[in-house]
Amino acid sequence: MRVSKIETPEPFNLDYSLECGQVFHWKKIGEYWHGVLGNGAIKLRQIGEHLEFTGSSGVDWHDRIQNYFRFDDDLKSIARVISHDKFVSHALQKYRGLRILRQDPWECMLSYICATNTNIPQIERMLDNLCRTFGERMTFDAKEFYTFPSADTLAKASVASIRDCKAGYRAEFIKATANVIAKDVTIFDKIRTYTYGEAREELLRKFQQKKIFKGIGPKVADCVLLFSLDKLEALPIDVWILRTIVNQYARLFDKEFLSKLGHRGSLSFKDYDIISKTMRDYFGKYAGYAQEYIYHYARTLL
DNA sequence: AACCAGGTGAGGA
DNA sequence: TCCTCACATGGT
Repeated sequence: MRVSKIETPEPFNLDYSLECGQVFHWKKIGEYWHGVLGNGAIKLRQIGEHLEFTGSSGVDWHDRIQNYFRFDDDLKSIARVISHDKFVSHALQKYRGLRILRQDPWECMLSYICATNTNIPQIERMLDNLCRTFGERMTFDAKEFYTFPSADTLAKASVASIRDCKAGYRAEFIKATANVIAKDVTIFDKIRTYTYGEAREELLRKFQQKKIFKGIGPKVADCVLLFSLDKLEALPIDVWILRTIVNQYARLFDKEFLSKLGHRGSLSFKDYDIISKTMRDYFGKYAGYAQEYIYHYARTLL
C-alpha cells in the first residue's frame, strides 16, 4: 500500500470537484477524501498540482483517476466559452478547478433516482444504506468500504428490501430501472455515442405507452447525461438552478412566463424544455459546466 | 402543523 | 398534450 502521485491538469481542485453536489458517496476524513471507484477503495488528497493517493491493489489507479476526474477536459478552453456570462465568470474564479466528474452511468442513474424530492443528507443516507445492504464489503486502510450495488443485484432484490434502505416510494422505480439495465448491459455504451438530443430521447423514450426507465424524468436524465455520459451541454434544472435563473437570468425569458413559474411548485416537462433550450443556447456546448458552477455558487453563497 | 428537500408518475381535463 | 397532485422520509 504505497503512496502514489499523479500530476493534475491546470486548473484542478479536488475539494470543489467532490463537494459541489454532483456526487454523493465521498467522505472527507482529515485532509483525505475516501471513496470507492468501481471495485476499488481509495483515499486521496491534493498537494499543489499533484494528487497523492493510496488505493486497494489490483487497480490501474492512474488510468481510473484521470478518467474519473476528467483530466482530459481542457478546462481553460471550456471556461473561455462560458465566461461571457458575468455570473458564471465570477463563479469560475471563485471555484477555480472545479471539474465535472465522469461517473459510472449506472451509479449515477441510481443516485439521481434517489435524489428526487428529497435533500442531500437523505440522499447520502439512502445510497449508503443501499451500498451496505447490496454492495460488496471490503476493508482498506483499516476502514470499511462498500461497492455500489450492481443493477443485477438490485434486479434480484425485493422491493421491500430496497424500501428498507429508506428509499420510500422510489424503491419500485429503482427495481424497475435495475431490471432494464441488468437485461441490457451495453445500453450505456450505446447512448454514450449518441448526440445529446438522441441520448436524452433514448433515456426518456416511451415503450408502448410505458416508460422503460421508471423514476427518470428530464432532470434525472440530464444529470446522467452530464455526470456520466460525456454530454457536457446537458443542463440539469433543479430547484436551485431554477431559483438562480429567475433571479439572475430573468432577462432571457418572457416576463409572463417567469411569473407563471412563480406560483407553481415543480416544473412541467414543457417548461423544463423551454428553460433548458434557452440556457443551452445561451451558454453553448459546455452549458453543463456553467450549470455546475451556478449550482455550487447558489448552494454555498445565495 | 405545514412545508420543504437536486422531481416524477398516474390520472383526468 | 398539458396540468394537478400524491408520494416516503426526516428535518424545521
